[in-house]
Amino acid sequence: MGQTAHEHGTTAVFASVEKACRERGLRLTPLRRQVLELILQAGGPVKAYDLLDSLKTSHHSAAPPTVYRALDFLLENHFIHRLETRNAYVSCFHPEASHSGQFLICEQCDQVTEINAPEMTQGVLKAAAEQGFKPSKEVVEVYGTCRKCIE
Amino acid sequence: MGQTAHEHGTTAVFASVEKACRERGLRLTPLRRQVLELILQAGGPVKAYDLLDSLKTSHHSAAPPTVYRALDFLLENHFIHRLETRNAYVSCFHPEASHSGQFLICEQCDQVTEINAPEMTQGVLKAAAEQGFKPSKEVVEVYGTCRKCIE
DNA sequence: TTTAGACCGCTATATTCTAGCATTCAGAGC
DNA sequence: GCTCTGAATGCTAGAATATAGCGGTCTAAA
Ligand SMILES: [Zn+2]
Ligand SMILES: [Zn+2]
Ligand SMILES: [Zn+2]
Ligand SMILES: [Zn+2]
Repeated sequence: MGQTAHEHGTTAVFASVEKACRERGLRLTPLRRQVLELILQAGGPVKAYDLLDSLKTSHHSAAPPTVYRALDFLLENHFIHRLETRNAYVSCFHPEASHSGQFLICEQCDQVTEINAPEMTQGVLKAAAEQGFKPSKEVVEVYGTCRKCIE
Repeated sequence: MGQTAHEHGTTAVFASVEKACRERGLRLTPLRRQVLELILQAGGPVKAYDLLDSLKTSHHSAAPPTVYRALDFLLENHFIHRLETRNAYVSCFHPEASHSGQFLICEQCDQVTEINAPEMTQGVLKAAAEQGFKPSKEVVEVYGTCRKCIE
């Protein structure tokens, strides 16, 4: 049951993020809010410099640190994920629980789906345990062809 | 059974790569050979620009494309892997078989171990199948603490 | 109201990677 | 051997991604 934040409803995600900020005493400043909005609206992976360009239209003083600091905040608090293989950022569709993201990335249409695959996590844990390795974070990005593009 | 190319013996890896090149009609030119040597000697993840600096000492004309083209060759033919989360390159300890790499990365000592965890791959395949997604390549990089650093 | 820390504006710079074009070289066919 | 072709390399430039650092401003707590 993978889904994108877009399908999940950006308003719902937004509400969830706001709630989390209130509860954890985090400051969802206008800048951070706007960057999150832009990512949600995109409905897919967005590049930092594309965010910067968007920001600039309404925020003349925006510079790289403007965007990267907002992204850092959103990443640290697990409101978005970074796609390591693409240098891109996607919203998290269930920001309540802290987790590493697992992604299916279609090489045909570039659609990205965040999944929650416990078997995969179990496999990671088992393999790590055999090495005496204590995992703290897993990066899983699977490339291939999505259902739509197979048809 | 994780191991680094270093532990596996750089000469053995080298022999294996040379064999593969002969069989597949690939040209392991001096430049490519030297870059592979540098990666093997490093015994861990190496950055492209560190390779470039090393190359420059013996090869005055070396420039970024010099390194990146050699890396591309080694990557395409599965003689090395790229660590996506670190923009770094590591040698593959069994370059005979083509495969996506799976890595355990220690946050304390930066040691990287390539593992081969079928359960993990199975988990990926199962999760992908549920989405109707046909995987072609998986990127798995697990961060945590290695056995040595736990002690 | 003071104050410490978080946040932001701004400039500069670091880091990673690629485009493009000319030259050289290796191997295939003659 | 000679020629041709595609692969490999030399070289310059520049794109894309990310960070350092410093001073000013705002916020929330004491
Ligand atoms: Zn998520
Ligand atoms: Zn697709
Ligand atoms: Zn490998
Ligand atoms: Zn360690």
